[in-house]
Amino acid sequence: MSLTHTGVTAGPAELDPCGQPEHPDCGIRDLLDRVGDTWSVFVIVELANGPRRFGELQRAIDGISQRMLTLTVRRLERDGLVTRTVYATVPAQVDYRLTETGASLTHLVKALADWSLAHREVIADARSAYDAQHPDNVMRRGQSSS
Amino acid sequence: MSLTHTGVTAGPAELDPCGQPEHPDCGIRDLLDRVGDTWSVFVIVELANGPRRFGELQRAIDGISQRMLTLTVRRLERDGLVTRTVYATVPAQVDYRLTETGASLTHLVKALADWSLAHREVIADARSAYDAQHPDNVMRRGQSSS
DNA sequence: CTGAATCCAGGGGGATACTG
DNA sequence: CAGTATCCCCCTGGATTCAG
Repeated sequence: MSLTHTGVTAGPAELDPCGQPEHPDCGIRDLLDRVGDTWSVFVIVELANGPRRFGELQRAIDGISQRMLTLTVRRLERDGLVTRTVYATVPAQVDYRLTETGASLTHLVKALADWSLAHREVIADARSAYDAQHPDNVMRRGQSSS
Repeated sequence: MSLTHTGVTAGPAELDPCGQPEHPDCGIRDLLDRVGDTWSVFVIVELANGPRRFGELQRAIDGISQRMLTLTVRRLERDGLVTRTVYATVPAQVDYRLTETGASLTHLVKALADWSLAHREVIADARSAYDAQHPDNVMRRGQSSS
């Protein structure tokens, strides 16, 4: 139980599931990197609905470039989250689908999405409040700052 | 599911902060950004064990720079996940603690950590296998392939 | 002690053009 | 259709310095 926050009392500092770049026994960093990059989650979500071809993925995921779709899908494949199948048809055809491991990730993604939805307003409010109190602050990431 | 993309056709294709323009599931992009950045999760994990002062956080989170700790903590504060309390002591003292919202994120982080742990070997294997089959591939992060 | 400011390298990711 | 190859911008994040 490293992450349960039963009471906010300064304890023996038994946190730290792993973490810090030096701990080799972590692995969470990899997941965070994958889940944190711009497109992986969307690819996973799309594939959660069934196998998809390259073009289907690109059309489904608005805004993704060929390059990024390729890279994203390659990384997912390398991590064993997605399988890539090439059919020797004339106009080359490839489909991608989640592996079991990849599919198990969808639960996490779902949890993340649920959390986002549940807390989105609170967060938006917090941001507005913060921004109001810090008008000269330049923390708006990807947001309009006029 | 809350993450389904639905149509997403045409449109000016202007990228939103969320990556998925004109869609209500945008809130997830924020979470992914936060969870995906290098330090936020570690700060949250540390704070899950109780309030921490700036220096305590920095010492606890190995490798983080002052700058990044400041930025990370500011972002978390802006999102209402962390509260910052300044004590007017002589050698300035500040403590950070999770808000309720922030604390609720702890469960998610725990889930992510659990998943990482549970699948890390499978993933490591998948990577080895992939790298073995693609020796000329440049996906290995932090490595040169020339 | 807690930060802000500045400088700077590396990588992520977009746009575009070309190939099998 | 399914990529690959280039160019290039910008953001992340480290190091260092200055300040309250």
